[in-house]
Amino acid sequence: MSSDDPILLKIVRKLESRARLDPGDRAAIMALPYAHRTYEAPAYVLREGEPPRKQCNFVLSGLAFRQKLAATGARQIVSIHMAGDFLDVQHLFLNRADHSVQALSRLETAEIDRVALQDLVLRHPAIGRAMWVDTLIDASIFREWILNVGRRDAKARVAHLLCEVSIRMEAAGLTDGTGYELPLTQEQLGDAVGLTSVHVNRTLRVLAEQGLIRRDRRHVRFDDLKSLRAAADFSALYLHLDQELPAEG
Amino acid sequence: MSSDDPILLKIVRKLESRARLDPGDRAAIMALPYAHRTYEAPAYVLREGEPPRKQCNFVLSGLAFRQKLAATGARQIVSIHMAGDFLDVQHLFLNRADHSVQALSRLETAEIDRVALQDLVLRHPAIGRAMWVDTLIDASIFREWILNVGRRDAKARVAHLLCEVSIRMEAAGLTDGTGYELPLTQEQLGDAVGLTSVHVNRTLRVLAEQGLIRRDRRHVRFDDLKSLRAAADFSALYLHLDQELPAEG
DNA sequence: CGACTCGTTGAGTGATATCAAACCCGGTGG
DNA sequence: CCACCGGGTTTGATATCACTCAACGAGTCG
Repeated sequence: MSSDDPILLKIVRKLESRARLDPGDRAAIMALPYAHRTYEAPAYVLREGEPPRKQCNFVLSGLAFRQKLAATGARQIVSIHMAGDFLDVQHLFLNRADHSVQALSRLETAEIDRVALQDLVLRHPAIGRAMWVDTLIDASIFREWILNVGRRDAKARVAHLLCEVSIRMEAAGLTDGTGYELPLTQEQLGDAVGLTSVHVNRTLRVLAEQGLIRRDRRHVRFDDLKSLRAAADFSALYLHLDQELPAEG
Repeated sequence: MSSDDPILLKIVRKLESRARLDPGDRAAIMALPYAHRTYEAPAYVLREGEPPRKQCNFVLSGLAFRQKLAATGARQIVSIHMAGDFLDVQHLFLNRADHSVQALSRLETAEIDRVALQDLVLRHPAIGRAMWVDTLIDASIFREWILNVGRRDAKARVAHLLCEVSIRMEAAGLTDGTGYELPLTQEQLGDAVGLTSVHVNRTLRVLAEQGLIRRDRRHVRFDDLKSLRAAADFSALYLHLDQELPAEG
């Protein structure tokens, strides 16, 4: 927690990508107490129905996802998260979790006291603005997923998910640009796009046959993002990447 | 804009249902300049791709909806809004609209300057918290819609939408409790739940045959909300109605 | 080696879409 | 008053996309 703690610096950098901070804001963040925490693969970060935990997680590495269950037992993954995401903002001011959050791979986070984070956000307008932007982008992604699941066919759906994850990882500086590995099982992929794992399998085959992706058992790669985007009906508008430019108001 | 302006009082009451306000907060809201505005039925409040307008709308009466378009031209409605909702918070801190907002029926709003609203939210922690709660509930509803469209069959989907709208209207004090009229065409209903209008029609018939709803041409009513909820796999958890109780942290 | 998870493939089914026509009703204009 | 129109609803016939069920294969871990 020294003034150049690298983990807190990550948080500062993340928020600075969302809004302009002044030295006081930065100092407030750098003064935040936190703990390092690791979750192994299917561990729950938060369970639907529970009250939110006293600690909020900022992802340092690894992947996580949010999910909800239908009465039939069917699962729907509603978002995927990566380094630089705050996992608990969605419940920062709510009394009960409406969905679960789980680690997708080994997940490392910085745990920050919930009340301290609430105070930080409410007391520092610039930090508040940054967190607002982040949350509003999350909401925008939820909306796009409604469209994806509601109105696109299987091929476009899974292509869309591939595009989104890859572009977000790119924007978060998590890829080397040479391609990327999809860390989801086909079942999870299906749960994210509202399809069966069987149908996901067939859909991936079609995408591969059309040269839009390359596959090697567990791994999905692609270099021709442009074609994939076309097949996916993908427009990056909803990710609000332009937000990194200074906002005038 | 006098200190007992009834419209600003509505905003105060709305926010007070989300978080405790002190007299200073209330005064800040009551000092807000605003204009009264009316939109006729299919008018756009905001268009996808545009920068957000300089004014934000607080709904006084009528209904509105958010929608997105797929490349095929298919439309997806991603939420429905009613009196007491802020239509533009979803873009309050973003530079470009990722979806359109349209009036569903005659819509009356109070227009508030965007920057003034941003300031209000960032400078007054309690108001900020209230608005956060509101926005987080919106996000929770988006998530539930992903589940609805992704993992429920036609019958449950439309039943779920009926439940949600009716319960939200009830919670907003907009119904007399004797039932309620669905103000959507079957096509709009389909666009909201990811179905064809034809299939919505057949689904409504099934719901009626099973005694879950009653229909009279344009109007859908039901008195047995309990059975409908069961058919809809509906749990109100995601609406976070408990938020109205004092939150401890 | 056995057990397990994940991926792959085939055959058959089912839910929902598509296409097309009729209908109903409120509104409008002659 | 009637004729017509137009949006929305209803219905039928058919097509198709995605699901289900079931088996098998391939890699992994103990």
